[in-house]
Amino acid sequence: MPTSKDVARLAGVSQSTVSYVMSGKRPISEEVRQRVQAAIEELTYHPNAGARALAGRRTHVVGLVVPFGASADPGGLLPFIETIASGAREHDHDVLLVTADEGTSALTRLEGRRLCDAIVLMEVEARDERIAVASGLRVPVLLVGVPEEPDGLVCVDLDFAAAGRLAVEGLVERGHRRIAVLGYPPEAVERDIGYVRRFGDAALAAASAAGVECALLSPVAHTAAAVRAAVGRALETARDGDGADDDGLDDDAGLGLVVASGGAVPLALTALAERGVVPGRDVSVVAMLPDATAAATSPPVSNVSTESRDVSRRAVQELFRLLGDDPPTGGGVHLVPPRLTHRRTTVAGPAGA
Amino acid sequence: MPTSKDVARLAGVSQSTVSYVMSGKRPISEEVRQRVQAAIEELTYHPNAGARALAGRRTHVVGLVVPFGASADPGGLLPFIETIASGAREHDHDVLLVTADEGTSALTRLEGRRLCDAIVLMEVEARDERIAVASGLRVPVLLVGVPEEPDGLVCVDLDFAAAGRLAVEGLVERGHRRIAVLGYPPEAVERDIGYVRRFGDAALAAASAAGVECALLSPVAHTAAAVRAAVGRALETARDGDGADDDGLDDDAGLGLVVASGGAVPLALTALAERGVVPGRDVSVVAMLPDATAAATSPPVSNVSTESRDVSRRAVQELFRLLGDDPPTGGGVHLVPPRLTHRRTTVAGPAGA
DNA sequence: CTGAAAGCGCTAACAG
DNA sequence: CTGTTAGCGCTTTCAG
Repeated sequence: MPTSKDVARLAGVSQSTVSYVMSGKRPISEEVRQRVQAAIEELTYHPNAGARALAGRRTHVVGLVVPFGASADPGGLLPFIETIASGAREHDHDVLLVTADEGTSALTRLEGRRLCDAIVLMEVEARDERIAVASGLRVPVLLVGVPEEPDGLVCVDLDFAAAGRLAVEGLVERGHRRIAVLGYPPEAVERDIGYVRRFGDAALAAASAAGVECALLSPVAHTAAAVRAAVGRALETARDGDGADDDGLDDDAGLGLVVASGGAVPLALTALAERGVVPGRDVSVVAMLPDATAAATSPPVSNVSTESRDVSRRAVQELFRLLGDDPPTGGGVHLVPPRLTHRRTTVAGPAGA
Repeated sequence: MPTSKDVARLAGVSQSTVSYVMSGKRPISEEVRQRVQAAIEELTYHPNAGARALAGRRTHVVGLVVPFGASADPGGLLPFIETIASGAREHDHDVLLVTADEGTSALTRLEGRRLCDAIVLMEVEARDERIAVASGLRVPVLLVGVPEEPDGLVCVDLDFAAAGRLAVEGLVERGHRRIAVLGYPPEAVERDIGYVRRFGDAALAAASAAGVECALLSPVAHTAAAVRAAVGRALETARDGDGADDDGLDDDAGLGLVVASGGAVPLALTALAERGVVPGRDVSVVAMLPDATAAATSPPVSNVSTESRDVSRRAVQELFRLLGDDPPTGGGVHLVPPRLTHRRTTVAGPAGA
């Protein structure tokens, strides 16, 4: 197994020159560079990562703390990890995977053992005991999710407030005057994940700003029974309102249903079907889902995108800004905007328009 | 940031003693051990991973090559990664995640840079160009999946042949004389993943051994149309056979349908429902699915388990045998046995029994 | 533009 | 049972 010394000998240069050729940290004459490169190829030289880390005090590794087992949305995890991993590779870094069940000790271990140059902490909750530890570390930490107290850390997340707003406004535009939001499952609500509140609050605020009624049904477990019950309540609420319509106009496009938790979508569609209610005709349904998933439901459901790839790409970007030359002073919250796409489950437009 | 030298000074011992206390590689008097431990705690000392790797020629890291994007069964990936990660931690190892799209260069890089002590290669295909490279490495490689030429490498996989057999035998026991196997999607077939063939062959062999007819419908894309067509053909095949029943007895329990690819199960159940065919009464359905998933379909589908956790636990076990003291000589194929669980979708038993 | 040399922090002989 | 010492392979001053 060749070392940089072997490369140096073969190229007829010093070991430090080899190092500088690889790092580009000082000017090298074209001729020498070529000789060194040739020697590297010939020996298929790879720098020893341990030695590099020891001498250079950079591991070229990022630690990724993944919420295995406890994830509210396991579907989004894989694309996320994938994107981080390939993003890291583009910057000549590798990814060390750590499971969240190690708790805060994972963080101190990653830092203490100098296992990585930076840490990405996934699925951060509103009040997360790891934040305090994380903000005391010397290695930069990037949070995916926005806690109540970011504590000077950099956060990246989908803009759930914008998502809630977008969903409601999209329905209002299509003429809905009564909106119901099917909330998150009890697990998510109890764990107090930040976006649960942000989504709901923004949806209510948007409705109130538009002067329409909005019922937030939450929590709703991801079981057929719970979703069926919630859908039933939502439909009744909407019907109750009809008679009291004060302008007497028939401008009500029916219930506008927002499904906040992607996992509940198939159940919600089934529940509507059971009652003979047709999305896109009798009611509108807008769900939080990745575009690909939304396009694949039957019928394709209108969705506010939760592209975990968008978020993770942004995370990679911020991550390597943290590892770059100019140190971004304090923390910062970076929210990735969602998009609303109308598919088959929204009605065409205001009846009175 | 304290080093082992600091610990040594504080404990009033030599640096090597600190090292030996941590590794347990030589006897230490109880008194000294205590002093050292105390110093370690007090300083919250963590050994520098790079230095340790450099001096000790063990990184305490295992490389995991994950088939992101191309996985035939994304659902099984996460539990697998999770199990490997926590298994590794139990042995004081960490996991470095590498995406398969790096191809063989990932392997040479992991080895060349001395990034890990062993490599786990997931979702190995029947003829996989990485095998040749892997078997030439100095770091031990564990394959998940069984290639045609294991080339002296250790492999761990679900026993797909046993699974195929189990599914067919389970149906035969319940009285089915006509069996159809809904095969894998074209992607899986084309990529020539080993288990596709092993499952199908074993199913056919078991049927032939039991003297029952068996049609292998493959490939079947995971689209409503393709599955519907395949189900239709399966049902017709079964019906054709009825008239030719040579013993004249009405001992035919109807079609026994094996769904080889878990992803097709909902589509298959829907296709049956469309034709008014009731699983568990008119036909039996046995699918390859994790138990949890099978229990959650409606109705709960009888299944041959594909517990990726079982496989990955076995993988961890073999992995650390490779890293242990006694070097398991050559390669070896380790097959994890599946289990058959009858749920709602199999008929009660032979009509004639 | 290039070399020489001093460590980075740890492990593992070797010596008692 | 414990201490001394020589590297592991690289990066990075300091010289030229």
